Amino acid sequence: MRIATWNVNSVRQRLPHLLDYLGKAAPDVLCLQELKCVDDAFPRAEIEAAGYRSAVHGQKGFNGVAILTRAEPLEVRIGLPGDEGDVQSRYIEAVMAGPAGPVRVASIYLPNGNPPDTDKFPYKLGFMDRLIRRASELIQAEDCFVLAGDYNVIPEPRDAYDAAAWTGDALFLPDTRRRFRTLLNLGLTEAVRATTDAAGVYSFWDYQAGAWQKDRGIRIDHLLLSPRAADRLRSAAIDKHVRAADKPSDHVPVRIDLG
DNA sequence: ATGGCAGCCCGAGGCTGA
Repeated sequence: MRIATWNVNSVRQRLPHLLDYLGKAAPDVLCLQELKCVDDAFPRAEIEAAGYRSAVHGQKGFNGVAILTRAEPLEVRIGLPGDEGDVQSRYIEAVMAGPAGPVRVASIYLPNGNPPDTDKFPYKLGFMDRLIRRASELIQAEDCFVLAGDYNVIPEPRDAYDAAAWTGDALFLPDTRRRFRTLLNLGLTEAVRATTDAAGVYSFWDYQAGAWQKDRGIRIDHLLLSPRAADRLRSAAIDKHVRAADKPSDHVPVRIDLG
């Protein structure tokens, strides 16, 4: 089973790239973030013509997450437990049938949290606390699951071109990274780091300052695997070439293959 | 040279993102 995650930075702007990716990478499950549209504006028909169903949690103008699947999900769940009253669309889960039993997949758009001296930062940390609780529940239930998405977390210095430049940024502050480690310490495996120790492996390059041309990126899109999913991990890859397209997203897809 | 972008909104520049 191939599972990918991609922050598309507007699904309507990125529709040609998205359809191209579905055709070429042929994921069984594709988690999307930053749809930037309401459910009714989601290009469901075009995606269906490409052979995929869409579970969508949209929002006007900002945020928005979806899970595209070849097969019909056994179950879809919108929102993180505990975020009732939160108007931001940042979390959706789908449970897929698989040869080795069901796999639960979450598409996550974790808040950016900048500037850190505003209420945006505690909102980010609160979201992470709810995500930790959800992951903990699923671990205890011994689910096979993958938490995929734009975490807006630079886990370690080697995950940034210039880590010093990120000191004090919500993506790299100790409170943020501590919670990311708490998540891992539940027993989750970060897929890319399970397959390479290399520095300079990025999933995001800013539109500004020629960041792409200079390969000044950061790695903030992650797939976290439960123990049962990690046992089945065959490979992980970042589709860096996607960033070189015309009018690209500032993020590229990250994908895994489970046996 | 230390800045350089790209979406959204219901229509222009302000907000947001990372």
